Amino acid sequence: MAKVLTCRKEDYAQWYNDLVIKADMAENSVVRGCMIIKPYGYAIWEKIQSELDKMFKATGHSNAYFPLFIPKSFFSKEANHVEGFAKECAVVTHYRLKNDPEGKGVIVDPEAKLEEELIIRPTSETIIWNTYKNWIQSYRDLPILINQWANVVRWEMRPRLFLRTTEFLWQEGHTAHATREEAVDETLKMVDLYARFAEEFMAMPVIKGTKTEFERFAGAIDTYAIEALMQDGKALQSGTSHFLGQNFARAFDVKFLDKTGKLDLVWATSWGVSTRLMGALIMAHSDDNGLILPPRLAPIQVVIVPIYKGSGQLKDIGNTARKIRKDLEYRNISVKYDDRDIYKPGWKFAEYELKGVPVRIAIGPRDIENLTVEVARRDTLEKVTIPQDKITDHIQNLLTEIQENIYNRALNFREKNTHYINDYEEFKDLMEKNGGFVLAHWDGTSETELKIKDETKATIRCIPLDSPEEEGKCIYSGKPSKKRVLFAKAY
RNA sequence: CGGGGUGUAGCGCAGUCCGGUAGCGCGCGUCGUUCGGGACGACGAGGUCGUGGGUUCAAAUCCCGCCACCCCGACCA
Repeated sequence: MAKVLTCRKEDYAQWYNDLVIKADMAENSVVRGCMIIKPYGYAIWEKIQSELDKMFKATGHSNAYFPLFIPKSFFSKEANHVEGFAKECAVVTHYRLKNDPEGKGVIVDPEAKLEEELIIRPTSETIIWNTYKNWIQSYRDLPILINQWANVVRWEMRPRLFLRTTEFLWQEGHTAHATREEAVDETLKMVDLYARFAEEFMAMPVIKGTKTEFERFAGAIDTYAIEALMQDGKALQSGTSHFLGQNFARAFDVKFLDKTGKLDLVWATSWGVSTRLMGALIMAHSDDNGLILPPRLAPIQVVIVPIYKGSGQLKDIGNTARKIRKDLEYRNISVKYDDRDIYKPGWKFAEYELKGVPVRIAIGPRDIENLTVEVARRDTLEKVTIPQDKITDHIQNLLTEIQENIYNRALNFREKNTHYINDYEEFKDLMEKNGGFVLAHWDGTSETELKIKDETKATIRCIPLDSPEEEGKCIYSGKPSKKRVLFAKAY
C-alpha cells in the first residue's frame, strides 16, 4: 500500500500532522496558529459536543452564552488570574477601518480608538462573575449551574493543530454555590464526568488528580485534571475542573444572604474541555495507516464498499447494500454506502482506513452468489466473511467489541509505560528514552518540582486521587513524602 | 525573543552555485478501457517564480531591503 503518512517511529510529530491533514480533519489557515476544522473533523467534534452536552444536562447544568469581548479592566480584578493570562491576550483597540489616503488599501482609523480596550476572552471567569453579581442576592438564587460552548483565544508561542491553537473551541462551565462543600463536590463531580467521558466514549483511560500549586489554573484554589498517556510517551492534559473558592466572588463583589441572614461571598467552580480532545483521540489510538476512531464517536461507523464490473453487477450489489444499511440504521448505526464510480475499491479501502471508520463491509459478485459479505475491522485490520442474514447482529456486536478493544489496548499501553521509580538517575534515564508515566515520591515543594523540570523536562502532571498513602523519600531531595505523584513529559 | 530552514501551478518538489524558451510527480478536466487492497492510456487546462528596489541587452537565478511560513527552545487547554 502506498504510504501517505510518515511512520510513528520515524517522526511522531510529523505523523500526527500528516494524519490530521490527510484524514481531512483540519488544516492550517492563513492566520498563524488558527486552524480550519474541516467537515470530517468537525463531525467528530460535534459527536463529542453532543455526548458531553447530554452529560452536562443530566447533571443539572444549562447552556448560556456570554460575550467574546471582555473589558480590559476586568482582568485587573483577580491578581493571579491576570498574571496567568496577561501574556497571551489578543487586544481590540479600534473599531473602524478606512481607506488609506495614500491609496495603499485600508488602514486602522486612528480616530476610532476605543476608550477602554477589549480583550478577546482567553476564558470567561471575569465576565461571567461580573454578570453573576447581578444575578445573586440570596441563597435562593444558588446554585447557578451554567455551561457555555464557545471559542476562546490564547496567543500561544507555538501552535499545533488541535493540541494548541491560537483560537480553539471548548466548553466552559461556571457554577456558583452557597457553600464550600457544595462547590468542592461540583468540582469533583465534573472531573469525574470528564474521566467517564474519556473512558466510555473516547476509549481513552485517564488518571484523575489534583494539580500542584505551580501547575494550577490562574485564580484557582485547586485544579483537578484528567491526564492521558499518548503513544509517544507524553502526557496530555485532557480536561480540567477548578475549585475557585471565593476568589472571583471577592474580585467581583458577589455576595449573598444565607438562611440566617448573614452576608457571605459566593463559592465558585469552573471546568472545561476543548478541541484538544481531538488531538487526544488521534494520538491515543491511531496507527501508521491512519486514524482509529472509537465507534461511539465515529461520524461514520460502517462503510459499505461495492466491488463490481459493469452496471448490472452494481445494481444487485446496491440492492443488498441498501438493505443492510437500512437494517443497521434501524439500530442507530450510522452507515455510508460509497458507490462512487470514480474510485476503485482498493482506493476506498485505504481512504476509509485513513479516516478511521471502525467497520468496513465489502460486497462483490462472489458475495451476491454466496449470500455473504466481507467485514473488515479498523482496529485490527482483520477480515471475515459473514452470511448476509447474520450481518446486523454481527456488526452491532463488533462495534461494541472494537470500542472495548481499543480501550483495553490503550490501557495496556499505559500500564506497560507506567513506572514506579525511586531512583533519580533511573528517572532521568527513563525520561530521556521512552518517556511514559512515572509514579515517584516528591517533597511537595515548587522548588524541587522546577528543578526536576529543568533537568528532565518532566513535570508533575497530577497528584493522583487514588494514589495510596505510602511512606517514601522524595526522588530529588530525599525528604520524606507520603504519596507518589505522577510525572511525565507533557504536551 | 534566540537558533536553524523554506518561499517556483491546487499539493509535493527540481531548476538558483555558473543569468538566456519555467520544468517534474501527484492532483484537476474530457474520452475510453478497468474495478476482491491506493488502475491504465490518449488528449488537455493550470505559474505576477513571496515582496520592493538595484545590477544587466537579459534576473526564478546576482546584490540590498522587507514580509510570510515551518522546525527546535522559553509559554500553554
